[in-house]
Amino acid sequence: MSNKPSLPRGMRDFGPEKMAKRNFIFNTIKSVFSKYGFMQIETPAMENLSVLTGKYGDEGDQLLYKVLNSGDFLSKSSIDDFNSGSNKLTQKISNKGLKYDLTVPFARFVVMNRNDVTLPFKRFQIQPVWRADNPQKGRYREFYQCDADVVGTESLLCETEIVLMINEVFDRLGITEFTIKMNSRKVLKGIVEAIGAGENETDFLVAIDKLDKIGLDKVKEELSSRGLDANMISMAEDFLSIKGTNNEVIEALSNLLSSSEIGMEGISELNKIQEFLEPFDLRNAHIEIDPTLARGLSYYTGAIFEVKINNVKMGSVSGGGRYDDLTGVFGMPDISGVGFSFGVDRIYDVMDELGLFPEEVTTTTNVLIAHFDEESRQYGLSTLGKIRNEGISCEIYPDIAKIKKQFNYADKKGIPNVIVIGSDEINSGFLKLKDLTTGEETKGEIESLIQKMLD
RNA sequence: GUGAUUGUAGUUCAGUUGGUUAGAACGCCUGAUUGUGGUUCAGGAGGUCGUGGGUUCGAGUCCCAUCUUUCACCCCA
Repeated sequence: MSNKPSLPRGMRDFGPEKMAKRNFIFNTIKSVFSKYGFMQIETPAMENLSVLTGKYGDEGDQLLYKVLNSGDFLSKSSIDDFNSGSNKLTQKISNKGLKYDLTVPFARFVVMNRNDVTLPFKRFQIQPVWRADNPQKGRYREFYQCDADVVGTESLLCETEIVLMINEVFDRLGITEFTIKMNSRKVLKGIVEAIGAGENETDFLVAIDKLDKIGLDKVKEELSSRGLDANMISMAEDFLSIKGTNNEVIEALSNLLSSSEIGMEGISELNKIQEFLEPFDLRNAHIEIDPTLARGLSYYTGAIFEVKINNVKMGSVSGGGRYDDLTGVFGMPDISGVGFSFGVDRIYDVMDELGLFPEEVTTTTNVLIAHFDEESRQYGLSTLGKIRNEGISCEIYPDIAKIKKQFNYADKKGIPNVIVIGSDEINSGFLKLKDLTTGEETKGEIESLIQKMLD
């Protein structure tokens, strides 16, 4: 009675090779975060639904994984609850869910630990999050986010540091062709004001965010189908057709937004961030101010970022922005924060596609000890200890097996060295070390073989 | 949530208008080689054709449902 096992939709295993590559990314991100003074925290997989709902918009709420209450969860609900629809019923039978991102749980953490955290608080977090989305390329139902946030300061230096960290991480991963897109919610607000589309703000943002993907004409079509009139659309076109260097873009925006206070504020912030970046040598950073960048998450209020890898069909691999009052809903108002997140799973897919993983990341054991019988295996144990004491990763074949099988194991696992121990070796104390990549054999006492491997 | 698409050996895939016992390559195991892996040669094991129903004398092949894969929309990392 053995059924073939399977995995829920959108969930994945990571074998040894994949984990080695993923750890390469995780370690890189971790070391950069630490270098910039961020401290790691973790929060649980599940949060109360009261913490999660209402923070990601209606769409986001639908993508939340909800967990059924324990025990006889139906006993506390009535047929009336059932009849009033799944929304009402859900509230009765489920009060917790899997986290949807790392930022909201972090806000909850800050509020709950407000007496212990010193502001400004810089933290990073690397954990899986879950979304009941439809899987496709670069989109999974369980995926890892690597978040770094600073809360408790409005300084634009934080935005600057984010750009620096993004730059450094991609640089160290060997990804050179990427673009950091930057905009400000304030600029977007200014644009909405300027064209008088205040009532359709969300419609407007959703439509212009697609400019890259579907082109100007389609965006205009969409704007009109979303209820904007011809006059608004022609004004919107002025904004959508802004092109050029960052300074040119800022200048064009200034001209169009001169009457909007909030718009001008956004522009001066973007300018300041640029100014802060000047002292740094950003060779690979392609920072692009893009007035059409909108981003979905509703809690952003200031600068927003998104990173795309050029020439690869893949959504954004990193994104973030400033939120002025995320902790406000948890009863701790006026704490400004800014943060961003790396999508490790997408970065992995891109690096895999572009062949950017260095060979070394998959290296395993360095030495295998092969033996012929009980006696030589026993002798091999002391050899094993000596080699490990030198910090060299080493394993001994656990079974008494044909020497051929043991070599085969080393070959399959990619172990580059094999030490063979048999009665000759035990008697003479001279062991044989074979380098499987070259086929070369060295004979010597264990100390000299260790020395050779260390060289 | 909407609309397509996919599923056959461990893996990648063949499989004719529905017809006898479902194939290949690679991988795996054993031996040639009793103290040496990768090459070569010989042999071998592996499939309830995603699952459950239906049509038919007969289904891997046709129909329905369901799960899964990939993709687009929506949204997003």
